[in-house]
Amino acid sequence: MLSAPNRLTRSDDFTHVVRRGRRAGGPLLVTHLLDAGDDAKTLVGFVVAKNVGNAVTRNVVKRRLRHLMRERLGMLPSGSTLVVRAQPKAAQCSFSELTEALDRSLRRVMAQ
RNA sequence: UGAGUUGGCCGGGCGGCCGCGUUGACCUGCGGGUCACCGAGGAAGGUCCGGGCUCCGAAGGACGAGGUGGUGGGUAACACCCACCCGGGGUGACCCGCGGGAAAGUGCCACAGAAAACAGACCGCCCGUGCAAGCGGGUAAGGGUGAAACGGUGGUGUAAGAGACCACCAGCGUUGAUGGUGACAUCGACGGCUCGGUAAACCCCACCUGGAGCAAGACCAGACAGCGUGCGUUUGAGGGCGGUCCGUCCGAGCGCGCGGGUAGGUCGCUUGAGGGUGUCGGCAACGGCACCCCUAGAUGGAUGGUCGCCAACCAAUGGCCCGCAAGGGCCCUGGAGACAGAACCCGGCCUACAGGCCAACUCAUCCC
Repeated sequence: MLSAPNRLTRSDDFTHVVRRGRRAGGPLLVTHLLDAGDDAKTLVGFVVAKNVGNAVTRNVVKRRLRHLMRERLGMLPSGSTLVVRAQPKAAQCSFSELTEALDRSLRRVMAQ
């Protein structure tokens, strides 16, 4: 589970990263990455919309993603901000499929 | 043993690795760190009712609007719960009922049918007339339609018939006695002979309801910048958070346009109509008393992620064992494992739910 100081919470920050950052799409996930701002902290946020499922499945997807991102925090350029958006198919896939999709998406968005 | 009815309960367990949130203790370089405890549901859901709590000035009146609808009780309250009554269903346990008023008035009643509400008459029957077709009159017994057709059966009566009259029955109204707190039940007396349904149609009757909601509300910190215009200050603008009017109170600012700023933190926030056990009252819902217990508080939103093992469930092939047989047990393999995530808190209702457990009762069959 991702610890509290590394979570993206403000709504304006979300829209800022999604609009300005680099984007890498996929069938399960879409990632948005914005390079270092003024503050040096690396932040990660998640967007799981209502079309993914009901409250229970949305929470499961969010918890899995938070858990995976905790182990991959060091991979990101320090001070950058990341937003992970879940697509509706992410509700049905297995944990290993989600891991694979996240790694591929992160590699692509950082290579840009 | 089989079929069923009702009520209640559970809704996997253990372990490894890696994590999150509140609270407490300790450490700290004030950023945080370490350890310990605790950490989702029976529906947390839908937001359909009822309350607590908070604010709206004291929460007034009339009309309107909305809700409830057998009786008695329970409760903080209810549209909920319990018991009973009435009507309907079932052999039965038991289940179902939006269960006030249709004789205050208005509206509606598809199709079929002659006719659908107040009287009338398609076929028929009878009388008169006519050669006949038919015409005039009487009648509502018989026919057919429909969910529903102006009481039913038998008789008297008649040209044919009819509550026109009589007996019994059903139903209605008035009334008496008995039982019951009451809804109502049982047994009579009298009356005129009979009156359709629909009030989740308007309506009438009785009772109930002020409004908004924890983004309520309170406090702290912080930011900015005003300009134009209209109305108004006892001749009263604008308010008093659901619609209108009245009454009453506050009242010096208020509305519109352009421009600018902020949406950070603390409290509310979890001890409550709270649970558990025992006992007493009550048919029960529930209540009284005594003792014990403290059990989630997030705010982009914690309560988890992943892997393994074991129970229990299902399926099929194979193997072994028991049995005359129907079948049963064990092992290997595979599969399924539901509905669903607190957000101020309670009491209900409704809806969703893989699978499993328990109790009471009913009917049928067999044995003693």
